Amino acid sequence: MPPAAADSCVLVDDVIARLEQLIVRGTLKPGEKLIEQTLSARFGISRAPLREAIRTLEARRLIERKPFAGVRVIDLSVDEIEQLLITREALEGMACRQAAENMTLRETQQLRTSLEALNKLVRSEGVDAAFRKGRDYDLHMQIAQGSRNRFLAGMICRDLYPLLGLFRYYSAQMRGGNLSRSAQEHSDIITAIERRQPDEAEERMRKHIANSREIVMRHLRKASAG
Amino acid sequence: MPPAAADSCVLVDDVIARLEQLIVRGTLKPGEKLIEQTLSARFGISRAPLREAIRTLEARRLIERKPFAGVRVIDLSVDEIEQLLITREALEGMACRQAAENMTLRETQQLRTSLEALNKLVRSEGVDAAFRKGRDYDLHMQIAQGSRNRFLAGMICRDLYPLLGLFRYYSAQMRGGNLSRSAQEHSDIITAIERRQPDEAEERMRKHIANSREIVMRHLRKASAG
DNA sequence: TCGGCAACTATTGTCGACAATCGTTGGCGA
DNA sequence: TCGCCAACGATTGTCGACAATAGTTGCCGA
Repeated sequence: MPPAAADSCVLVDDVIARLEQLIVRGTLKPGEKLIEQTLSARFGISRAPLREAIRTLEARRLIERKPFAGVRVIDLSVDEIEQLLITREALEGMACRQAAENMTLRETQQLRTSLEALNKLVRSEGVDAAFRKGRDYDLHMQIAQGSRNRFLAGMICRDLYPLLGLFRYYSAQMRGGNLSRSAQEHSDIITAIERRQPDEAEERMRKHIANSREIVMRHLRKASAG
Repeated sequence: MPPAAADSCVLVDDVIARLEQLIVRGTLKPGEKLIEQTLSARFGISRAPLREAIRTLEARRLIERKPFAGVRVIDLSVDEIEQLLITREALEGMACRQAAENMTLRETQQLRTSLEALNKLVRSEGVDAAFRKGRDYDLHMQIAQGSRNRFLAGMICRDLYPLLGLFRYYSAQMRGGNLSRSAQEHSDIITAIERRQPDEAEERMRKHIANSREIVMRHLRKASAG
């Protein structure tokens, strides 16, 4: 299996990326056991670098290990998904605050562009397609980067978002949640950033994420109960 | 070097712990290069498990890697320390909110006990000793755990605190910052948790961390300028 | 027929050796 | 004397094989 991620002339950290893709895309399902020999054969590499990749993803919480009993893709309970989204609120709220302080004019203009693209995509192909393509994440990711805080941005983009992408697998489709409200919230967040209002920016981002969480949890709780 | 962490009958993840100790305690200094052969010899193990440990600590941001050029202990700039402390504010603020919602009576009582122990230690041996022994962290750690949020608690205890411990190495001694105010802030935080007031709990924790950050940054900026 | 024990298999954990790459040091020429 | 190039050494990246452990399957006895 040579292609996928063309030859990165140097290193096999792309095994990390490939493995992450396999997990986030749902090819390897939550709770599924990862067998080193199978995977290393699949990637065409030895077990040593694969094990390093697994350790990395384990530290990022995508994988759980039981000593001598193997590693499994993390399997989130409904409560754990809620915990994750609460953590998201804290991190992205602060990132948005710092984005209001540190983003350049050019970057805020890019935010508007991304929002327009997102809204257009939602209108043309529906919210599911937009969600699935992760265009929503683009916007949030730009804000995270705009914080100019490498730790915050790293925790959001590298640690949190893959997990969120994984949970997307759980909630299959979740059409829902006041479409236009979400669009309005996005716009209001950007406005606060444009105007360099850190307090408003953080508060609005937190509200936005909390609202979205409410909707998601209502769906999940219903689904798991029914 | 056999002892240190007695034979954990099963696994060599304790290499992770030992390596982390070496870094946090300052035996391996910020920016110092880690040579695999040297370290593996030091631990009495092969390079394979050591490399897995390094990958783990790299994911936790204690170590930075340049392909084919080796790995180094992270070397934080003053600005990066500030970023770290801002991230801390976000995470511990939310953890404190959730602690106010989810801690048991018994746990809140334990908080008071820990605070008493901390204050007594500060009075008897001084703030430096207390700081160095990490008794302050105990309190914050209990609150993080009290959030009942495995992601939040993990990010605080496993990812953030080792980095904070590392930066302690930078700021050598930082006597300072209104001693009694800090004690009062701690007490107020616990009161909010006891009374199950999430909003107050989060706000007070954030203020507490922001205050402490102000003091730290003032010292660091002065030190790096002078 | 069922429960418990024992050998077996599959898988993980560890090791030493080999290949690939980077930085350096010495030599050569201008 | 200075700058460039090449060979060397040191270090990282990768591999295949061996050791240790958990789960399973089949046998034996009650």
